[in-house]
Amino acid sequence: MCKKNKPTNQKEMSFIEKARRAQIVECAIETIAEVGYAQASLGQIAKRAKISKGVISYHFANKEELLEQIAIEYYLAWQSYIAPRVEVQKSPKEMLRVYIESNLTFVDENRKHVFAVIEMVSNKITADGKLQFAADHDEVVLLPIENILTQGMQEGVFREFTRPSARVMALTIRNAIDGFTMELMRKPHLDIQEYTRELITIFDASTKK
Amino acid sequence: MCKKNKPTNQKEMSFIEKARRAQIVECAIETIAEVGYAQASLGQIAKRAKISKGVISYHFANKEELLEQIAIEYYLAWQSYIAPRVEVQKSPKEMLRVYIESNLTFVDENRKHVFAVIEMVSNKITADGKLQFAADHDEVVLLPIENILTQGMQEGVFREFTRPSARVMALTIRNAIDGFTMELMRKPHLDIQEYTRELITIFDASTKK
Amino acid sequence: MCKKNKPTNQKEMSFIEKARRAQIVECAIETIAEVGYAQASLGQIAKRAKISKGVISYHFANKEELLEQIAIEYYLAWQSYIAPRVEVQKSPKEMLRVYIESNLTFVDENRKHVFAVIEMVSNKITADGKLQFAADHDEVVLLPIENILTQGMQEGVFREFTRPSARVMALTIRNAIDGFTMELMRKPHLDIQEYTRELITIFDASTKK
Amino acid sequence: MCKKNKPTNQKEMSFIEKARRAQIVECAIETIAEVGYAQASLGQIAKRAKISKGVISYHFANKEELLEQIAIEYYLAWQSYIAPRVEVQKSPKEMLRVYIESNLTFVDENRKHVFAVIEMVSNKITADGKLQFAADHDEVVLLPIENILTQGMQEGVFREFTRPSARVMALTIRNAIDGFTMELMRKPHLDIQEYTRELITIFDASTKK
DNA sequence: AATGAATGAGGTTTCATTCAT
DNA sequence: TATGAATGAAACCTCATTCAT
Repeated sequence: MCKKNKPTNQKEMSFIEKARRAQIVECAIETIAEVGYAQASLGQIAKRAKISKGVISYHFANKEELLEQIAIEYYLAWQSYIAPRVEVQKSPKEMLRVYIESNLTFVDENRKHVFAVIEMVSNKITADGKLQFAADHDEVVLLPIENILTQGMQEGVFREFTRPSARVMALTIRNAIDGFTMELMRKPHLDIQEYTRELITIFDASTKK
Repeated sequence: MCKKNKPTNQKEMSFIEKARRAQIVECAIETIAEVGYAQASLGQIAKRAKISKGVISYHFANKEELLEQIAIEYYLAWQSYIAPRVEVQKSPKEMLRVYIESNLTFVDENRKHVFAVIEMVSNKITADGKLQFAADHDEVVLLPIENILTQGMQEGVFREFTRPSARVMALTIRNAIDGFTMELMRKPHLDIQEYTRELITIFDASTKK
Repeated sequence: MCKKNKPTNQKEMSFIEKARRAQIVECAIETIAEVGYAQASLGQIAKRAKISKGVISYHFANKEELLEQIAIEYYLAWQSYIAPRVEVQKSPKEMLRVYIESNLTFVDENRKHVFAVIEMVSNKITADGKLQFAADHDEVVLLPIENILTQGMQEGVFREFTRPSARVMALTIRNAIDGFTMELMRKPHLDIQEYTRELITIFDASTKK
Repeated sequence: MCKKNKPTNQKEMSFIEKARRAQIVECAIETIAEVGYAQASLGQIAKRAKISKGVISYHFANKEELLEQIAIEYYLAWQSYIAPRVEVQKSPKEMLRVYIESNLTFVDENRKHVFAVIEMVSNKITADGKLQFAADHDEVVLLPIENILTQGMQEGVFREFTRPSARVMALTIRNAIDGFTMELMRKPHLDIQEYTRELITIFDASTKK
C-alpha cells in the first residue's frame, strides 16, 4: 500500500514507485497545459499516459495529491533554476535583472509545466473556501524576490519601498512575470527577448533611488 | 421568451425580466466569488438565490449565457467607473495615476464581482483549446491603458516603450492591478491606500522619461 | 374553468373556446408533422402558435388531452371524407376500390394531419404498458373495411377470408395504406396515382374469387 | 476503452466486454418492448438490468450507440434467419411464400427484439427532421423482397409490377409483415399460422400472372 | 382569458473513486 | 502492481405543469 503517502514520507517509496509517479505527473502536466484545468479529468490524463484510470488512483490517494505533486515538482525545478543564477550576482540590481531574466527564460523553456501550475493556482480553491494552495504558492514564490529588494534597500541602491518586506514591489514583479506567462500561452510566438528587456527596464526604473 | 437573447436585443426584455436576470447574475457572482468558478454549479447558484435550478434555465438559455452576462455587466460597470475619471485628467501622467487609483478603488468596492470575473477569465478555455474569452477580455481591458501610454509617448512626457502600442508596459500595469485583486481576495484586510500609493510610485518611475 | 372537459361535454364550450382549441390543435399537428412526436413539446407547439405555454394548459387539462383531440379531429375528418364516397358505390368491389383510392387521396391532401396521427399511434403507449390508444385507432379504422369485405363475401363476389370478420385481409389493406403514408413522408414526391393504381390492382387480385 | 467503437472494430473487444454489452442490449430491448421507446430511459434500462446508469455509459459512448446496437443485432439475426430459408427455394413463388412464412415465424420467435426495432424505426426522426434511420431500415429490409419480385417478373411467373423494382408491391408485403408485428404486440395470442396462411394467399393471388 | 414566471422531476452524461481479479 | 469494471453523485438541461396576476 502506497496510498495516502504524504509527500513527506516519500523516502519510503521504491525507485519504481517514484518513477511511476513521475510519469503520471508528467502526463498530468501535459494534459492540464493542453486542455486546461477544468477539462483535465483523470480519464483524460490516463488516456494520455496510456494507462488505466485505476493506476492513478493506485499511486495517488486522490486527485488532489496528484495536483499537489505537480506543484511540488514545479517549485523544485523552479528553485533549482533561479536560485543559483541569482545568487552569483554581485549587486541587488544585478540580482533583480537576473531574477526577471531567468524567470522568463524558465517559463519559456518549461511552458507546459508553468502553464499547468498557473492554471492550478487560478483554480485551486479548496472546498472550504480558503485559498490555501494559491497562498502557499505566493509565499514560496514571493520570498526570493522580497529578499533581493530588502537587500537593495539596506545597501541603499534601491529606493525605500513600503514595508514590511517591500511586499507591493515584490508582488508587482511577480505579477508581471505570471502575467507574461499567461500572455505567452495566448500568443506562443511572443518575442521573449523584447519582453525581457522591457520588463528589466521597467523594474530597473521603478526600484532606482 | 427570453432565452437565447443576445445582449443586443436586451431592449425587448420586460422590466421584471431584467430584474430577475440581474438577481440571478448577482447570486452567480457571489457564488463564484465564494466557492470559485469550478464549484459554481447551477445548483449552487440556485441554492444561494433560494430558487430552483429550473428558474435559471428559464431566464438564461444555458450556463454560458449566464456567465457571459456576468462579464458584460462587469465591463459596463468598470468602464462607466474608470472612463470618466480618467478622461477629465489633463496630462497622461495624471491619467495614468487616476487609472491606477480608480481601478484599485473599483476593485475594492466591487470585490465579489471583480473576483468572479477574474475567476472566469482564468478558467475560460473553450473546448477547442483556444482562449477566446480571456483574449477578448484582454483586448477590451488593455486598450484604454495603451491609449494613455501612447499619448504620453507622443507628448514626450513618457519614455519610449517597446512598440507597437506599448504592449509590454500596458500589460505590466494591467497585471499589477489584476494581481492586486487576487491578493486582496487572499487578504481582505489589505491596506489599499498604501498599495495604491506604491503602485503609482512604481509606474510613475517606470514611465518617466 | 374549462379544464378537464372531456370531449363528451364539448357542447358546453363557448364558440371562442372551441376556436382557440382548434387553433392550438392545428399548431400541434403542424409541430408533430414537422419535428416529430418526440420533439413536439408544449414549448415547441406554443412557439409555433405564438402563444405562451400556459395557454395550452389553460385550454387542455394536459398534454394527453391535446393529443387526443388531434386524433378525434382526424377521425372525424377522415370519416366524413371516406364514408360518403364509399357508400355511394354499388358493389363491394367498387367500394374497395374507392376505399383505397379515397384513403390515398385523403392522405395526400391532409399530409400533416395524417402524419401527426401516425406519429402518435406509433408512440402512444400508455404508462401502464397497454396499447389502448393504438388499439382504439385500429378498431375504429378497421371497421369500415371489414364491413366491405364481409359484404363482398356474403354476396359471393369476394373469396372466403379467414374469419371472423376478415380481419387479416382488412389489416393488410390498412397496413398498405398506413405504410404508404409513411413512405410518402419519407419521399414527398411519390407518384400517388401510380401507387394508387398498383394498390388497387393488388387488392383486387387478392380479394377476387 | 470500448467507447466510440464503431461496429467495424468490434473485433478488438474482449469476450467479457462483448458479453456485458450484449447483456445491456438485451435489457434495453426488453425495456423498449415493455414500456415503449419514449419511456425507455437509461435509468429504466439500468433498473431492469439491476446495474447503475453509469455502467451503460461505461460500455456505450451514449444512448444512440446503444440503440444502434439493438438495430445492428436485429438485422444480423433477421438476415441470418431469412436469407438461407429463402435462397434454397426453387421458384420465386416459393421464395415469396417462404419469405412471408419465415418473417412471421421470426417475428413470433423474437417478439421483443422485433417490437423494439419497430418502436425505434417509428421514433427515429433525427434532430434535423430527416428520417435517416427509418430510411436505412427500409432500404436494407426492402431489398430482398424486391429481388424476389424482380426475378419472378423476369421468369414470367409474376405479373408486371410498377417499375422500377416493383417498389409498391414490395412495400405492401413489407407493410403487411410489419403491421402484423404490431398487431401481434397488441394481441399476443394471435393465431400466427392462420395469419401466415392468409397472407400467403393474399400475396400469391396478387402477384399471379 | 391569458400570461409570464416558477417548479421539480427526470433525462443524458461525466467523473472521481472503489474493488475484485 | 495494474487493470477493467462498476458505482453513484453531481452536472447541465428539458419539459409538463401550476400559479399569481
